[in-house]
Amino acid sequence: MRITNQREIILEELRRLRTHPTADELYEVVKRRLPRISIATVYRNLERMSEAGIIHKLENGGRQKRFDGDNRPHSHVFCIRCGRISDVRTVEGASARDLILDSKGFQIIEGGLQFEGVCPSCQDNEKLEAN
Amino acid sequence: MRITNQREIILEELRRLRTHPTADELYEVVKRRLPRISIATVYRNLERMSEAGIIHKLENGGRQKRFDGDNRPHSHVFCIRCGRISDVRTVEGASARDLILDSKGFQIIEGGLQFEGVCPSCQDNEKLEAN
DNA sequence: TATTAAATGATAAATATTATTATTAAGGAT
DNA sequence: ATCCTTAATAATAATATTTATCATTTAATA
Repeated sequence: MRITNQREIILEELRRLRTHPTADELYEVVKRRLPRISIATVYRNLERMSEAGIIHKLENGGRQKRFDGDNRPHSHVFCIRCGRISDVRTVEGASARDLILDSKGFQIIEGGLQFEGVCPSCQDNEKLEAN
Repeated sequence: MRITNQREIILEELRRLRTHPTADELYEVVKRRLPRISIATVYRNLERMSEAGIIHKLENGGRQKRFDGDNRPHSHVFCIRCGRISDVRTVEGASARDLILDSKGFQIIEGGLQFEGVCPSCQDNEKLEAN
């Protein structure tokens, strides 16, 4: 991935913000440094960088996607009312209860595990495509 | 919530399917029994029922939302390629490793905890509105 | 410096979801 | 059983977000 000015500044601003911004929130911030940048560039690069594992894309109850530039292992708590996302630090050896206590004043409604991966049928497709 | 024919059949079909369908997939199935139903009714009722906790709304990497009629405690694994979602049974005393082994042939890329709740500022708003 | 491939900016298009509104249906009151 | 009231529905317009397109620009390097 070529290092462009746009890409660097998008990443810098995303890492600086601790608010898990949406694409358009980040666009507003980046525009102060790059007034001619296009919103499409912001979307495109957030997508590319999250595919590459440089940043993370966060889902949020059907609302706008949010992005996180922090790669240290941690969990999130989602506000079901306003969509805000807050970090939950995952500490070695901490129980789920400990984590919840760390959740910065959120009134927790539910929590659980969630996995991401590649399903068997997509694994098959990828094998076929490789040949 | 009034029990309408549409609502009952949407819930019945969602519970019968084990595929975590999208709103439009479910619409196609329900339409076989109620040919005159509107897609808006399906969306509306899925939303209402998930607010009421009767069913669950699942997010999926910016794709279409999916829905789950199974209320027993369990986790999910999301296919990052095609968007399919599969259940991961959460058994009392099982470790994360055990759960991953139960994930039906998925090649797991990552997993973690996720919480939902109400953030402090929305809690304040709710207190104000109550008065 | 010239070349080439990738990235950008501007905007159109696609997609998913929500809002609107006239009509219909459910459930209780009479 | 019929009427009344309110909520739900169907149809569709509107909105919002995201992605695609394509001519132009830029970065890297030959």
